[in-house]
Amino acid sequence: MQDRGVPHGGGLGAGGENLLYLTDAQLRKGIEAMFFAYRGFTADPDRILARHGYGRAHHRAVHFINRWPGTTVNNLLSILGVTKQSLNRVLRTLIDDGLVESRVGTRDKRERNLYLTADGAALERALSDAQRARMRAAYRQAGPEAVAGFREVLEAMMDPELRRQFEGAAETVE
Amino acid sequence: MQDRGVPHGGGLGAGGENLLYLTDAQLRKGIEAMFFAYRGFTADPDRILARHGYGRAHHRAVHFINRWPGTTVNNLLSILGVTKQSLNRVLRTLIDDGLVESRVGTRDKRERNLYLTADGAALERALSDAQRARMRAAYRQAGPEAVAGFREVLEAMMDPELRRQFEGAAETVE
DNA sequence: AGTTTATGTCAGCCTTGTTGACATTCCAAG
DNA sequence: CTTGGAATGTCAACAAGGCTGACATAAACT
Repeated sequence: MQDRGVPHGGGLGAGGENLLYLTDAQLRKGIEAMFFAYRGFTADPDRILARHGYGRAHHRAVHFINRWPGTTVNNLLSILGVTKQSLNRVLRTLIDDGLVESRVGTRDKRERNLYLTADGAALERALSDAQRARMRAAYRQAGPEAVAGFREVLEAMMDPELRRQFEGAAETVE
Repeated sequence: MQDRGVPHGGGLGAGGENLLYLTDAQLRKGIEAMFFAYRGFTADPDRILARHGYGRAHHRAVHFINRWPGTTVNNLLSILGVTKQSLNRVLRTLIDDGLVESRVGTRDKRERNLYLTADGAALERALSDAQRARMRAAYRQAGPEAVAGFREVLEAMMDPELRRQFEGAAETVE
């Protein structure tokens, strides 16, 4: 009843023993690794955010505003995949607290261009420093070849539209 | 001010050009890859859960009860990292809906041993089939070497206690 | 002039996390 | 046997952060 994708006996011609890693047990290990690793991945920022009275939603907003200064609300909505009401609540507190500045668009005055203030940039730096430190330690421990594989699997796991946004992000900087 | 971990000019003796992947930009790419990939990772189960009126908390509970049949509430608490009140609410609905069975412990009658019913196992299978399909596709696309690297980086990113639970899970099955 | 688009906002609902308080059950030490 | 502590369950209250729906406003487009 349960489709295992690849028979344990192997022998699909190309690959063979290389496909051992596609057994259910191996896939489940990958699933649990994602679960536990994501917890570690967010643990340090979560602690910093808690001290400021913020949550992950604030982190995501601050991250992507820092990433693309001057981005519009609609851009942010499509990146974050939430409703405008939900984003607006988070953005409202960040603006009121003086971490984010919202300027009326020059080309199109309906749009709001979002920027981090000095305080916002400071929080962003604290958060990303912590997260990069964790990522750097993991990268160091695993080595360059592992990192390349890590990135390949993650990219393959994204939804196609999200991958496009991710790759778009890449073009902008690299 | 910002510690980049490794100077761009390289020359730290061991490594050198291999450490390019530790620049801030590369680390940030890894961070965003985690963010977008986790969205993809949870997208399929989320859709299934929504049809049943459940959320991710139910998925996690069902997953780990399936993983360790007869586990106690306390075990589950430490794996999931939530409060007993929060878990209890989720568990309550799963038990009331007939997906989970809670048997009084034999050795220690204060404990409750948790098991999936036939319905619970069916939901678990639907969820994990979807998630495994996504993982399998990503693994196939990336190849075995990439998968090994993926797992290495993820394990290095976990908190030590979580890694112990993850490795414990490995022993149980493999 | 009328329509569409971008944004903001209000109200209400849900899930899932939290803390605190308290009851029950039962093992184990005195 | 009694008492202390551990494991569990439950009630209440609260908050973050998702969601939908409705509505307002201003600007741009046609």
